[in-house]
Amino acid sequence: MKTEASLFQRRRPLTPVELDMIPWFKLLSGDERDRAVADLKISDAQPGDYLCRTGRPVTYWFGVIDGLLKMSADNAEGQTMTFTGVPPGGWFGEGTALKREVYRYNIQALRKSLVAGLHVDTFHWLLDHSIAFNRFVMNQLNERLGQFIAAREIDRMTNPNIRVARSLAALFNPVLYPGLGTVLRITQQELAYLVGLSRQRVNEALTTLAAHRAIQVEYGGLRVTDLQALRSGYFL
DNA sequence: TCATTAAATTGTT
DNA sequence: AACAATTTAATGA
Repeated sequence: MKTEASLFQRRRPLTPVELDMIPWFKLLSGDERDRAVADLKISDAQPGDYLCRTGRPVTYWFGVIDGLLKMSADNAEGQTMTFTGVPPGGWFGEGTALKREVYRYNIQALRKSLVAGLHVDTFHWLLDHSIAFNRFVMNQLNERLGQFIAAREIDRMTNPNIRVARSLAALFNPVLYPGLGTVLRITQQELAYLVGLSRQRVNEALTTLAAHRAIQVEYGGLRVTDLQALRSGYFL
């Protein structure tokens, strides 16, 4: 199994299309971009691969170019709690990278994904040189805090329909995942892993949500038509 | 480019 | 957990 240490041994330059998937890149000035591009590494992650584990030291700030990751932590009772999924355009680990601490959660690939990494040193260099980058990271931290709180609520909910709805709404957070439009490529199996329900139950929930015109289910993905309804879930 | 086949995903029991 | 139906991806002419 791949771990963080081996993840970026094979590096290659990012294509312009891939750079386009990095929301903070366009905020940088010319020389800052050069520095970022020089350090950015990219790698494939297979389903089940861990990008980082609780307790490991931080060496990279991670971002998803393509694919889907799961962020989770093991609580005291030994049970796994899923915080959120990380769709393309999502970056994470800034909290721990800032303090140069160890990871407080696990990040696992739900499907074959393309992951980018920025070394912590470069991360700090950007913080020291770019106001826009600072603003981005600050926003990121703030939104993530909101997500963690929301994740606790979601975890306590018993109604599966609402769990699925809220989890989906979290995935469509426009601040954390700006690259994401109205369509999300996620199979019902992947969503099931994410929310911790059976695929059947997720399928049923999606059908219900679709009946209320909050989403449209498509083959291998879905389209959000009413994000507000998903968040509130008043109709369930 | 099209037709055929394999693989993945969905909907249902 | 298992099934059939459907959709997509891959293959090769």
